[in-house]
Amino acid sequence: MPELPEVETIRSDLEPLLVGRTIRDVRIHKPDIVLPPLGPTEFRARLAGASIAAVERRGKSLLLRLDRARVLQIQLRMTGRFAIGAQVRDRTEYRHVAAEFSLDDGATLLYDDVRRLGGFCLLEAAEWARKERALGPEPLGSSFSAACLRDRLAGSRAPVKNALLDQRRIAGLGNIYASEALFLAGVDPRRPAGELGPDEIRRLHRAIRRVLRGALAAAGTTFRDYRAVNGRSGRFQQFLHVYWREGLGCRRCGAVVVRIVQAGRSTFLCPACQA
DNA sequence: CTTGTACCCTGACCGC
DNA sequence: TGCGGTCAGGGTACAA
Repeated sequence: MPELPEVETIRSDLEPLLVGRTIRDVRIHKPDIVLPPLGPTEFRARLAGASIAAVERRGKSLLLRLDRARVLQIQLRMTGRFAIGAQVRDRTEYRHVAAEFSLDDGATLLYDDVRRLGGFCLLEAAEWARKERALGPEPLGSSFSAACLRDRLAGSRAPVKNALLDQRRIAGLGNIYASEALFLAGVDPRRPAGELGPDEIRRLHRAIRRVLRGALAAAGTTFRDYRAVNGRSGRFQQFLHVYWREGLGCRRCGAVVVRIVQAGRSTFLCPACQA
């Protein structure tokens, strides 16, 4: 579910609450959210007593840096969300609690996930480092230049929208921001990724950074399931140009926004602005 | 190597 | 009110 701006919002919400804390216990209510290599029993045993040194993000993954060179990788996928502290008592909002962390300051951290597509993966730091190498660059990082984008898309005959969703090429874009970035860049999502010209690459590079920064400043996009910690909504939905605006007028030129399906997922575009 | 498809899971919504 | 079909900010396994 959440893309880079949403995961980053959750990260910054959690950071002050978790850094320096020790995990007393983890109760797993839905065993299928514990991902290999560990099973739920081993997962719980290894996490008890672990202290949290840092809360990080890489692509769409949330990372808890633990003591003894361990990393807890958390993928929220479509419907994962966190709640902590007093909010936790409102169980009507959290009817699908998959895991419950008790912390040394008495707080309880809930992980709720209706569809249970998300998951927790406890790894040695070295193992995580190896896994992490498969991910593309951070689009808001200093190494992500237009030349970098060009190189990441080079040789791909896939539609540029699909290439942008491929986390091995760039890490953090999802269905909303891929559509939005292509709109801002004035690029047709069906164009083969490797055939974009230098000017299109430049515009797309700027557009990706612009849309992600904007969404970050607005604490993400809530149109359905996404919530930051404790149910907080994002505000970027009011700034979307094409996503979920099928049949409405393009905010820039007035032409009708259309929806197409690429790789089984909706893409929204303005046929006039993205010719 | 790359690309497309099926699948994981539940709930909301729409048309009948 | 119920039922079936479709779709949802994701990612992986597998086939071609």
